[in-house]
Amino acid sequence: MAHSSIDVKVKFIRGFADKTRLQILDSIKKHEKTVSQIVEETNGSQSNVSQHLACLKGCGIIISRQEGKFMYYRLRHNQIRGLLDMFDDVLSHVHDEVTSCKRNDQCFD
Amino acid sequence: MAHSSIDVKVKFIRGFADKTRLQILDSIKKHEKTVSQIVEETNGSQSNVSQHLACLKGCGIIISRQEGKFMYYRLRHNQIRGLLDMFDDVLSHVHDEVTSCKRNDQCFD
DNA sequence: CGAACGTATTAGTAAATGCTAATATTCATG
DNA sequence: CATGAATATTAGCATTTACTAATACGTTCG
Repeated sequence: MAHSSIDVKVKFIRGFADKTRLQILDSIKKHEKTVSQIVEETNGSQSNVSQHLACLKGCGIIISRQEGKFMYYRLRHNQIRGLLDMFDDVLSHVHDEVTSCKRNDQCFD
Repeated sequence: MAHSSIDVKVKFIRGFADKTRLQILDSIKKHEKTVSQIVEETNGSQSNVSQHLACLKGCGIIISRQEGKFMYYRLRHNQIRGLLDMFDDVLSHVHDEVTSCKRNDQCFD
């Protein structure tokens, strides 16, 4: 409901905060793919992938285009690619710290 | 348990995917703060802020240093600041799209 | 048209997440 | 060493989230 700037930011970032969605993004990072291609590459279920695609789209991370009965999905623009690259970049510096989180509740271990 | 590269990535990104945590990060973005300062600035509860700080720390996003009975928290390094800036940057291009997400289930509306 | 294919949506459920309230810990100081 | 201040931890609960299975929708083509 409330769409303050920070709420939008949270929503946007959450788009990336899921394993399946990251796999999807990885799959379409280089070039657009159809749903079935993504399903195959990520070894996911059609339904699940479709839902995550809708989510990513709603978060402004990807866009789609229809061609006959196929739907092609791709990153919304190059900045998104840049963001994905930056994640990897920063992670290469923090990896160990993230891995060795002590608390086993909270903190999504 | 499993700490494959992508799991670590998800965990790391989730660190940013929460309103309270983003507020905390914003609060300490410029310089380190004590827990009570953060609590005050974010209008959160002590317990809640403390838990989120632990989460952020476990995600490798912030670090802490003790000084007497105070705990100072700050961003782990400048790359994190860069990432935060990049979020804002990309968002300025996608804001409308994110705001107008059609689906009201899933997709964290 | 109707069957087949590709995709989207819905409902239901189990698990993860974030919050509050209460309690514990740690340090400084009288 | 007892008290208070700053922070951390725990337990319990309500909500959110991601998944599966089933079903609906839209397009192509015989």
